[in-house]
This record gives sequence, C-alpha cells and structure tokens, in this order.
Amino acid sequence: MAVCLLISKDGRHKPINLPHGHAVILGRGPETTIKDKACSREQLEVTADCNRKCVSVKQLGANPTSVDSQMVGKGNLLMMRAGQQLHMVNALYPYSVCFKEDPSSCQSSTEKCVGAKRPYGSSSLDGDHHKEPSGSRGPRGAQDSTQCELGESTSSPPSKLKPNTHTTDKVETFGHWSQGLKSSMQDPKMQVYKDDRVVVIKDKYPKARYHWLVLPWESIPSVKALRREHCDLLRHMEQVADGVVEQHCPDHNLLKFRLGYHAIPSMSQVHLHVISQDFDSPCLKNKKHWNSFTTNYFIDSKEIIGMLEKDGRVTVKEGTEDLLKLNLRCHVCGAEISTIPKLKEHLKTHTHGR
DNA sequence: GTTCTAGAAC
DNA sequence: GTTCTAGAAC
Repeated sequence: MAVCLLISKDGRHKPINLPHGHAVILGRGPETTIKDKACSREQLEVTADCNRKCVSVKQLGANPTSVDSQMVGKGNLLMMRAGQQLHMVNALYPYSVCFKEDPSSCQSSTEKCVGAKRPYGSSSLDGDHHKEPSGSRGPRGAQDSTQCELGESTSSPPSKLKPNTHTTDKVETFGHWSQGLKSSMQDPKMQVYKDDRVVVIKDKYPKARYHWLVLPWESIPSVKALRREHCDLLRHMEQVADGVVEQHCPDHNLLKFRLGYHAIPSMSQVHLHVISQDFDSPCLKNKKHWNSFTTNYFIDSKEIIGMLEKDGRVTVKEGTEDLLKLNLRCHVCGAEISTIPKLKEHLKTHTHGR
C-alpha cells in the first residue's frame, strides 16, 4: 500500500501523513504553523485514497480554499492529484500531495520538501492515545458519502518521517493531542459498543464513576459543524448511550446520568459525554474539569438536537469560555465551595457513602 | 486533553 | 511550613 503525504511547498512544516481512508482536519494551528486568522482552525478535511492516488479536499472554513486555481467553496469537495497545488486559504499556504510506496523517497522527490525555508521540527507523540490509528476504520468509514469511493479499509501505518535533529522547533503533527479521540475510537480495545453509525468508548480520564463517549464514524469536527441533517444521528447516539448505561452500569437505577456536549471541546471529533453525576473520580482535578460538566458549558444532548431542529445549527453563547472560571459550586445543593479537595469532601455528603 | 511546577493562599 | 491553583508546556 502506498502512503500519502501532504507537503507544505513553502516549507512551513514537515510533511503530514494522510492515512488511507482517514479524514484529516487541517487549518490554523500548530500542525500547519499557520497563524493567519483568515484560516479557520478547521479549514479543510482531506482524505487520501492511496489506491486511486487521489485526495478529496473538503473546505470547512469560510474563506476560500483552492486546488490549482479552482475554488473549492465552503462545504464543497474537490479531488486533488499529485502535481496539483492546493492553497489552504486565500491563495496562500501552498501544498502538494505525494503518493509513494516508499515513504522516505517522498522527501527527495521533486516536491522540494527538502531545503525548506523553515526547518522541520520533531513531531510530538507523547502519549499512546495521541497516536493515530494504523488500520481499520469504522464499519461505514470515517469519510462521508460525498467523497471519492475508497477501496479497502486496511491501510499501512503512518510512515515514520525522519526527525530533523538540527532544530529545536516544535511542530506538532497529525499526532497532536487534540486528535487523540480519533485514534481511540478506532482502537478495538477501547470500544465498548459499535454499530454502523457510532462507536462508544470509555473516557480515558473519567470525571465520574461512569463516563463514556459516543462518537459517530462520520467525521464531524465539533458541535459547530452539526446541521439539521445530523439530528437523526444524534438521536441514535442518545439511544446508544441509554443502552450502554443500562448494560454496563449496575447502579443505573440509583445513579443519575447526563448526556451532553461541551460547548467548546478540546478534542476533535464530535463526542457525546455520558457521565454519571457522582463526579467521584481521581481524574477530576481542577476547576475547568468541574465547570465543564456542571455549568452551561455542558449542553444537554436534547438541547443540541432542539437547536438543530429549530435553527439548523448550534450557537454557543458569547462568554461561554468564561464559565470555566466560575467559582466552584455544588451541582446538587448549589453550595459554593472554595477548593477542589473541599468540593470532593462535600460531594460525599450527597452520595451517602454509596 | 494531561502534566508539571512556580508561587499564591493558607 | 503545606496545600492548591493557574498557566505553560506538551
């Protein structure tokens, strides 16, 4: 199986591996080193087909992405081949793609990714959940049906790119921590349930006794990308969540659960939190953790679906980020509590030793 | 997202 | 002195 690399033609960063059949979201951020506000954090979704030697390019951001001189258009998709030039936004930040059997040969090809203006940094793969999956997709695949038909779901592991030891620059790549869920959801060891539309995994750092994540196979970066047509999928995610609670939580009649989304998630790929309301977990450590589940930063699934039915999109109120800085307040009785350790002691008074 | 740690708060 | 938080680094 060939591998596909996305090469920054102005040498902003080292080539980004595009695993066969995996939708990869790119935009402003450490991965591309692009800081230009005209470029969305989620500007593009690219999916490589290493069999057909093509890459689908979907524009997610508002400002124009182009392939050669052809504009993609927001929500639209264009196919790109080796030799063509992609501009991330506003005819800036040129990229090309390269398919090679031997990944190392890509860097010495005519793509001029050697001798770049800016030296490539080393990638940071600092935890196992940060690594990208090496193989299977979900049953229906991680790309939507409008993209080019992809062949087998088996793909080669991401190629190892030679780290440049002559630089101390830190350029984060596809293994960036924010992509960790995409890798976890593909890992059979993490999967609690899966069907043709969704997968359920345990949260790696649960903030309560029971804490699962329900993720769609379809690539949806965050709640911002949700539209009216996703309502049915979201209702299915709720149903699956209810089933997992019933099946995997022996105390489901005693414990209260909430199903919802973070208004501003840190991790890419939309995920429904299914969390018991005991918040009894050593992984719950700070104010941000607490407030992200107990203030309006946490939006109930029903509310999200309601917004989509009414407005066709999810709007996050201004100042939502500030909710994370609010004083600690018990979600059961409303008491304000000064520190996390005291809050944890207080919570025991509500669980009555259970 | 987590980890680490300086320094604020006690 | 210890505990705890907040922000940088990853």
